[in-house]
Amino acid sequence: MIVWRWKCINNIDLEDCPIAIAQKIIGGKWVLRLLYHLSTGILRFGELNRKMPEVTQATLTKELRRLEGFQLIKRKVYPEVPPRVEYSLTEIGMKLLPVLKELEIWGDEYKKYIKQ
Amino acid sequence: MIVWRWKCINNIDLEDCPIAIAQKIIGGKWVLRLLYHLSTGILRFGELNRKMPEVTQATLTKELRRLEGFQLIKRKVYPEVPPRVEYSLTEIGMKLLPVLKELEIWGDEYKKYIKQ
DNA sequence: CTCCATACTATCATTTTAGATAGTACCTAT
DNA sequence: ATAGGTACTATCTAAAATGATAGTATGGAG
Repeated sequence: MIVWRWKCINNIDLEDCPIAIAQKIIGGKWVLRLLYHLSTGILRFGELNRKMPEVTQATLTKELRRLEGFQLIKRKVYPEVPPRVEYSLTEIGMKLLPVLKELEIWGDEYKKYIKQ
Repeated sequence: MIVWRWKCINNIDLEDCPIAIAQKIIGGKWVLRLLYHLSTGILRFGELNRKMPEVTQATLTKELRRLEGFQLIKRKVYPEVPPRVEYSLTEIGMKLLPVLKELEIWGDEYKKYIKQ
């Protein structure tokens, strides 16, 4: 049996706890899907929106700005008309992709487990 | 550069998408912390609550039941007085721990990245 | 009889998150 | 002059999540 050793079990300083940080960032309803769409490359706002039609423009904008604030996402504005804005992952954002991949694998296992 | 291949990018069937499933389950505000407290072993309700004093009893109960519903958590009731209820991870719940570990590592990297 | 411990449940209030809808700015093409 | 395309912003509303608080059940100890 594996004994798990964590950085901050029983630690009160949640600001500093890496797991609490991760939860705060990836807890949002759309984050994981946003990340995985962006994992395939740069996308414009409209493209993203079309890939996730259940999100409203307003919500998508807010979520993108939030993740930009956390520096997981880069936002590049082209001063053109009609406007063009491209979104992509930052370096630290990309480092979440392996975790996302594992989550996907787990999700798949979970599905099988539940179905029997 | 790694090309990421996912099960359901551009797939509309979100019910079936492992990432959408994962997001739904671990999206809750307390999930990750709950899991990692339980990763160290069986805990009683009160013990858990003492480890996470910012959660109210009501919320903790609801969250535990939700995760029990998803079968990540086992709930064992002892017919004693005063009551005793023990919580632990199920098999499929434990399979999330490696992912949690990676998230922790990422969180740590993130902290460093942000600080400079 | 009263109090204690434990793990709740029930209500109501508040906060957070997301959705619906409409409007804006700007240059280009017709 | 007008319409079109894009990425917004601004309000308002609705829904979901969480918090605060009080109450319940039970049997044993004193």
